[in-house]
Amino acid sequence: MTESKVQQPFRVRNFMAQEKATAGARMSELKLPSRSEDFSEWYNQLVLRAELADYAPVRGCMIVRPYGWALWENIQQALDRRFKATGHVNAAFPLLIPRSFIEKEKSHVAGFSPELAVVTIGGGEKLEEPLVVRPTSETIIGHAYAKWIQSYRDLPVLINQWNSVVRWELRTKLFLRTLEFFWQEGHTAHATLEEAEAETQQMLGIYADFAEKEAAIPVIPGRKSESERFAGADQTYSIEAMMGDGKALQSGTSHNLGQNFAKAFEIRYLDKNGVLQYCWTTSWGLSTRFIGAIIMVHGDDQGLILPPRLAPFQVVLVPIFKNEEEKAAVMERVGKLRQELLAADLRVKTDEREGFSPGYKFNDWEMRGVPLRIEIGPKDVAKGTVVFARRDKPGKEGKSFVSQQGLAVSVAKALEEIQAALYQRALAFRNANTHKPGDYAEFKVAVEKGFSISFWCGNSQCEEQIKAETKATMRCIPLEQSGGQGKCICCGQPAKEKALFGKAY
RNA sequence: CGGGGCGUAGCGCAGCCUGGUAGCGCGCCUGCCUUGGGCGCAGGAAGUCCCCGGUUCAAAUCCGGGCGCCCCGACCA
Repeated sequence: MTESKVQQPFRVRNFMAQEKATAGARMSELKLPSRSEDFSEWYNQLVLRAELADYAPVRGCMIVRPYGWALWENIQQALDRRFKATGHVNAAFPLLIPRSFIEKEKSHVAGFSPELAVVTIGGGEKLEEPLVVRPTSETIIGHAYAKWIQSYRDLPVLINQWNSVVRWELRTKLFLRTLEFFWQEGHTAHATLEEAEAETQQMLGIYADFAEKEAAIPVIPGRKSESERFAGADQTYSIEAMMGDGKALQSGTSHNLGQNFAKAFEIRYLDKNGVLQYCWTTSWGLSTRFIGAIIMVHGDDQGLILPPRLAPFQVVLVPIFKNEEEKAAVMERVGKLRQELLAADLRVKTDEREGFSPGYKFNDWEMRGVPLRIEIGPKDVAKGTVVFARRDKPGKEGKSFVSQQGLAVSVAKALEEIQAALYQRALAFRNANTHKPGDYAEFKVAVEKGFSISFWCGNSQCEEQIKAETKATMRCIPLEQSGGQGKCICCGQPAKEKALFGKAY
């Protein structure tokens, strides 16, 4: 058996190896590169060291480790709740799609064919018709909807599926862009354009609500330009978030597919007047890329910082003791407090590992982003207190003595404060790095390290020019407009809408 | 696809120029000792030196070919 060479799970740079000889150098190896010094490397090492994910033997593929998957499960629950509350149901459609399906919708095939993985052999035999590994499921679902929908009474159809898809990307990065990624894709069919448009916007709103309330990430919902539109959509909407380096990340999308797929797959219904009509369809998705957003929005130089509402562990209990006698007393108290917290539906982890110093554990859980750490030593047992250490406030500033009385209430309160503080910090950062340039020169400065909001004439030539000259792209036309009229930031022609520009992942 | 870098223990690397016993740090295992911000000591396990071929008495090292990974660019949800 030949062992395939895998990318290095732990790449500590050469320049660090040089410091190794000196006494203090070991610390620098344990630390992440700082965000300001090398944001990209900070991200790579954080993902590995927080044990969210690891590289797979195939280029561009990712192993989601249990801690990362637990985070994803919490994301799934928060979204699934919202989908169900708006009348959607889950189902599962196949991984393999006949290649001819992809080819039925003109712009869909044009958009996706360069990045398809195709199966040509099955059971040792060359296949009559190659099968593509789904890059998204509009086609195979469209085929099913054509069979299921006959009458206006069958509408709307509101189905979602949780799955993974494959797109053969050239340049990959853990969570942000991998060959295979996990997501949910919702697919709906409606009787009218208006209903389809309402659905598209409703789901965009759900993504925005999820991002802000659960992940503490402020987002800008908006409409995509023609060039950034999904292959096969009449209209694409997205939520855009600002990462810690000032770049934009599209964090969820919602598409109004018009009648494009309905016509390609003959999805039709008989209306009340007995007239055969094509359906109006939508699709919307949010992927594990969102985990990348959480990392890049909230993380600091110590590691990950998870929003309490999504964190796999909201609280970690770290016992501290010197000898067996102290250990017995401390562990007994830790066990009791743990039960109290569990009874209050808090997600709690007790770090019982032997042979690791408390200091090591502090750093370890900070790397993993647990929002609240509770330290309990012999002094606390004696005094009836514990030490809270808030992850969002490093060092002594985030530490406080808290009574063991009513601990579950104090913890819940602290978690809410952390959740709110993370959102406020992210919002303040985005505001500080979002500018409203008065001319093109100011625009260029603004998109160097953040967002620009300015009038845009709607002409794709300006979009192209801006991209060529600044590397910034139009992220979206925000739904929320201040109104009025102005001049295009690029060409100076009259413009009615303001657009969001920034460098993007 | 173009340019650059790299493949040696689980990880980070040295050794290669000048061919001859495969090494260091971290991690891992055992024991002792420690524990309120990344403890310490002692012992131990662990290698297809990416693959194939060539040169040579002898190849991690020299030569030829292949494969893979990373970074930058191009392309792109």
